[in-house]
Amino acid sequence: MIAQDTPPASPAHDEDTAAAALSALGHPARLAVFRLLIRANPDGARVGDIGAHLGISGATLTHHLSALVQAGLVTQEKRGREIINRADADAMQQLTDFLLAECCTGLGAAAPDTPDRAA
Amino acid sequence: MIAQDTPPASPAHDEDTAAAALSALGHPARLAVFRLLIRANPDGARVGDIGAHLGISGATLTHHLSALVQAGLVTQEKRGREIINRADADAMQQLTDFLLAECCTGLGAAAPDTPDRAA
DNA sequence: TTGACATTTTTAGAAATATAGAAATATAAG
DNA sequence: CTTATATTTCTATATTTCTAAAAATGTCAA
Repeated sequence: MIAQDTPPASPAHDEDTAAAALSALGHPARLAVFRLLIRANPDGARVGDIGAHLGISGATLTHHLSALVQAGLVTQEKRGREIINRADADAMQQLTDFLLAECCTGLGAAAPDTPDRAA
Repeated sequence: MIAQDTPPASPAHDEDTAAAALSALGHPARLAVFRLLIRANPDGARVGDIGAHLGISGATLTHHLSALVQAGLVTQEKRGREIINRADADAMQQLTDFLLAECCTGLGAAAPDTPDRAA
């Protein structure tokens, strides 16, 4: 039934949701799956193809995909007896925006040495 | 000794390194710490202050900070008996770039996709 | 210097959670 | 019914997480 327990809206609304999304990506196999799907956009890829490409067994892959879907980073579309998986680049973008949201507002970033700071 | 086992260079050189960085952020407490430090830039924050703000005990916080440092997302500077922690926004930026690297290159998603779709 | 105090880290261990894959189970197509 | 695709159980193993207690480390005052 194409795992859909949680509103797959955006993974960056609050810290817990963002942490869950990051945790989902924080595993080599899942990160590899996600990046493969990013490259496979917008066509997507079938579960079997992903497994063949990355050398991950079916059951294990289902677990990982389910984690990515629950985190709102991957969407699934059922086509007959196959399932097409697609990376949600938009969700990913929102997540990265969230991470640097209240940051130094720009590019120059902070020089690590602030020569003031009287003890 | 201000945890510095691993070259804190950039956390986005390869997939495993990126996964490690994402995994480091994929925990509510660590994500909260990181975002607090992002807001605290460029001054940074002491371990004790972080703990007081977030209600995390010292020992636990040390573990989390150590994970963030090892992932190259936070730097530490010893000042007397205190340790100033700073988020490395640059590293974070590299990581997010890596995540969407071969993506649809922006917004329109033109897709130079190779139809390698074979059985 | 010595001793009292403040800050952070290390250690050690239990509880909770994640991971991987075999086998069994859906579900769809022919 | 048979095959192809994907998911669910279930189990063993490994990792993560948290906390308390002890240990480092640095500061300050006498």
